[in-house]
Amino acid sequence: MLQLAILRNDPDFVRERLGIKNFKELHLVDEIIRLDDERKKLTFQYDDTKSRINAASKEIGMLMGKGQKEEAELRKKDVELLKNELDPIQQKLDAAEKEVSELLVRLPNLPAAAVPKGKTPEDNEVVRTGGNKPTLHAGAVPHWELARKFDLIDFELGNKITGSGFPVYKGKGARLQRALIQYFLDYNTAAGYTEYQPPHMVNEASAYGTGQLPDKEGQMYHAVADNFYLIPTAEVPVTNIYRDEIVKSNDLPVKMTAYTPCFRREAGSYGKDVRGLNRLHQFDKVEIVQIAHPTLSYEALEEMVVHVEKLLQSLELPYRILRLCGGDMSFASALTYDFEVYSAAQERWLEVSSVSNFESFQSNRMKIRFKDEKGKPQLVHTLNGSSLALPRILAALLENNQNENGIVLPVALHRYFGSEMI
RNA sequence: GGAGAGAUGGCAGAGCGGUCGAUUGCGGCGGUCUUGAAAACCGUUGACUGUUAAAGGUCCGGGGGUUCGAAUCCCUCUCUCUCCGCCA
Repeated sequence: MLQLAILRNDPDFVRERLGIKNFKELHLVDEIIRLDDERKKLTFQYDDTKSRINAASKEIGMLMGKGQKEEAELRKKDVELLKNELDPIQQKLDAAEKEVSELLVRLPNLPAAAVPKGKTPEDNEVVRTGGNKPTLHAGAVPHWELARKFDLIDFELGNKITGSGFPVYKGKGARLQRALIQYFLDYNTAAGYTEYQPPHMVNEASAYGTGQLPDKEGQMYHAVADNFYLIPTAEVPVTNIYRDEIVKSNDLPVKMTAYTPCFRREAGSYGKDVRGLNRLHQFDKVEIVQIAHPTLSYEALEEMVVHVEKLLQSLELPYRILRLCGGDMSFASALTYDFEVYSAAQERWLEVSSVSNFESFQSNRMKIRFKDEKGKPQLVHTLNGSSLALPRILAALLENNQNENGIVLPVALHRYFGSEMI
């Protein structure tokens, strides 16, 4: 949620930035300011009336104490009149406050200055590329066929147990999943991230805090009986660890990592693009989250980008880093880098990580703050990124490393997987 | 699932319906003392809103009610704890 003060101070700037994100309802900016003016006016009326009621009540207490009952009764009449005035003011005030916040949560975060203009993924900016695309042998096949051939993943079995998009990993496939998770977590904790195992379901307040609610409930699985949501990413429970907290400034940046399964309903299209591991309803991901001082959050973002990049390099996968354009960014993000690896048999780039700075957009909702030099609470900045999402990494590893004899794993994984080949 | 108890400031823990935003202790911060530190002593220490600054207003788990006046009384929801049952 944007801070109201930013809208009030520079509405032109806000509209200009929202335009970069291709946000259509720019009229909301003026509407919110107008409503907030109204709110302020009502607040003043309310406070003033309340103040007089408080004073009179105190007086009544004193008069009663002195036994001056008749004077007290007179003052009671005054209060009664004031209360009749107060009721309608309070109703209008409540309505105005509600309306302001309802409109305010509909505004997406402002994109940072570095965000390129554009509407579609084609407008994203390639920042860097790395690694080499492999030359595959003549009999090379996509990962879903490799998964069958080496008996690593059973998609049909997942269909039977649950439904499409819920694969069953088995044997070496399951072991490779576990190896990747362990490797990623070790890599992240070595860089100073504290490992967490959070709940895989969250309540409404948590889903609201990171921006999944309102409006995006359709993308999450909902356990209706208890009103819990299955997490779409570890970002949700992990960032919410600090909801309603005032962090000691010495403790910044807070760096956390967590492995969790992720659940996404997102009404899937069908066909080649979503075959195999390309898009799933349940998948595994290791996430990194930082809570940073506002002046240092972009340094933290760059640090996270380099962190993820080195991890991809250690997996010896061809990758590219994209800076997302305004139209392709998520609702809550101010600047996002996407990482894609090249999946050689499918001959396409697959997104494996998304690293974002949310600035104070999430912290404003969650009220995550720190105390500045003057002792005043200020909003922190929150950041997160995948380090890494498993399925597409697995797809690329299988496809890119296949040869006539099997699949050769990168050196970094040997220790974790227990052998060099599948 | 059954029975009971409770929810107050960073933590612990008081609080008769009327100077209670809230006693006190711990912790934190500042100071005195000290070569330095500890101890001791003194002071200070919640958030939101509002304003140039203030005044004022709001907040004692959430919501509602009674009252001139609610942290204190009533209703309701949520959560926590204890005991019993069940159980990985």
